[in-house]
Amino acid sequence: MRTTDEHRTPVDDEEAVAKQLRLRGRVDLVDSSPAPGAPGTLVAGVDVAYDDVSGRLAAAAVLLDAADLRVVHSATARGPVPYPYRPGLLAFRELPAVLEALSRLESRPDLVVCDGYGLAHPRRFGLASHLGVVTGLPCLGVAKNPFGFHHGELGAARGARAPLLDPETGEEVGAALRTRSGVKPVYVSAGHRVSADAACAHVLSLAREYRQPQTTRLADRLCREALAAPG
DNA sequence: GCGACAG
DNA sequence: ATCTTGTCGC
Repeated sequence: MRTTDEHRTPVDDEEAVAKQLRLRGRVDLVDSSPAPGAPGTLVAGVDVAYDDVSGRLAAAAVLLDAADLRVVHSATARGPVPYPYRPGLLAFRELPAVLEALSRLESRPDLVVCDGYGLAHPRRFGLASHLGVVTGLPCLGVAKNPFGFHHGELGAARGARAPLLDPETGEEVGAALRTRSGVKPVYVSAGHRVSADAACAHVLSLAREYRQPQTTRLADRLCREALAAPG
């Protein structure tokens, strides 16, 4: 059926790329995300851990109050690794379990923070964009490496940023953002319903004492625990 | 052919 | 992603 087809894991890279090209038309780049740090706003962090030996993975979704960064609720999901790792196709590997974990949360988040890219992607449709389109939720991406993208020097102070550029086209796809003074920046990009500026503001609000947003740190810890847990 | 491109 | 202690420095 049509719906089953939409959510089926692609059989090969060609089909995966075609699916990205089809879905990317649904990305909303107009910001409708909540005000960063607003009390009562629920921000979800999602992450996935892998066990290459068993071929299984675990996803975690952690729900935080945006004002105090305290955990409101969390959920996990486990399953077989559905797709091999290919640069540019990460979403097909992580999305099924992430969606399952998100669906197990007691409340629908107002914003989702992903590990990886959104607009900063070869086809401008990274994990954060894909998750946003599928769920309809405001979504942004935070990555630890710039990979193929380039950026100029940025100041050493927390909050400093520089445009992240596609070296092929010169297109601005996100920002290198310093979340801790003197520490390597993180690489932020818009996913869905979140602008680049808002994405940076959200990340700064979520990363107050560590380089990574608290959403990412907690989700990372939880999915590792879920992967290691028996059963 | 080589380098390399989230996790 | 993951294998992984101690060590340097604020």
